[in-house]
Amino acid sequence: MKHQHILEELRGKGVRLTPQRLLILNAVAQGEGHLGVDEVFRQAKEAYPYMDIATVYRTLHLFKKMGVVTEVAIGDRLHFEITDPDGRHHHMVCRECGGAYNLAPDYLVEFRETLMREFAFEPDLDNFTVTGICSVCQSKDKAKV
Amino acid sequence: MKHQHILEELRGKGVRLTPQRLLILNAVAQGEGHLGVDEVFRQAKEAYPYMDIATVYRTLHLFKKMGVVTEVAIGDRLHFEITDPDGRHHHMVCRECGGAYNLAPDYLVEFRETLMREFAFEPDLDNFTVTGICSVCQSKDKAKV
DNA sequence: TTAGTAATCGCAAACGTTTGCAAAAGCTTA
DNA sequence: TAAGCTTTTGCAAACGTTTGCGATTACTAA
Repeated sequence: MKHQHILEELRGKGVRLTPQRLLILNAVAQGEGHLGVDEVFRQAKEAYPYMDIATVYRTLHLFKKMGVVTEVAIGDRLHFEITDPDGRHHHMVCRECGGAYNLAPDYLVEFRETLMREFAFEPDLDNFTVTGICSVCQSKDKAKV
Repeated sequence: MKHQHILEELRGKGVRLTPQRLLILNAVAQGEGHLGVDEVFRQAKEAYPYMDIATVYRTLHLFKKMGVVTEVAIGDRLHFEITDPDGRHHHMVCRECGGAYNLAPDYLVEFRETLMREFAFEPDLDNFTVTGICSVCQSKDKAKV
């Protein structure tokens, strides 16, 4: 496990490191990109059969609050990924195929500045998702017509 | 009821106008801005006690697909409002107080163009919501420190 | 190493939302 | 107006997620 620094960080913040939490962290870290809660649950339960889904949700929300993990809403299900260490990124989620693409933060800087300037509204850009139609599904849709 | 044109539109699209649907439309139209599903349900049930919550959800989704109504996610509950007839607007939702502010579409034009140009990603900007902290709650937070 | 305390767990029940199904109602045609 | 077809309804059960609670566990300090 190469997330030693995450564990240190959590311990430093007074978070208790239970076996369940370690398993859940591992499951998220193992996955490429974001994992659905059910995936995390499945993997963690494989290693420890008493694992409860409520523990998975509570732990993921805790990790999110600690900044260790980032939440991505895909469709209307929650997904989680290890927080991007070198600069956060955002997501574009295709409403047709459910695919999620990363979006570099630069693309939002301007939008954020506008909202701040015009409305004094500070947008949450740690957890930003636009839904839409990705280029692949656009071509498919055209082909159908 | 001054939504005669909406009814015509729905009938024209082959949507059956049942008493339940009329009640639900009325409830949404009555409200100032967006209403929670529970509010719509409560109002509709008052007029017709057999009203079922499933019917409310199904009808609101139907109206949404027909463009009559717009969905706004406040926190993690669904809200609905009559679709803005003169140009759509978007929403900024405060994660602290739950307040929702309207956002004119102009503010998103540029963002949309960028996504199209760079990624050929067509964002859904009919139903766009940014969460964040509104100016009122920002001042409150500052006062606390 | 153990005892004490606070946080965490597993379970069960609840939340808001969606779905399957048989009964009822809306629209069409004759 | 009545018959027939299709859509919609109400109910009940299921979904994914959250919460309350008593039992268990991680950490702290002696």
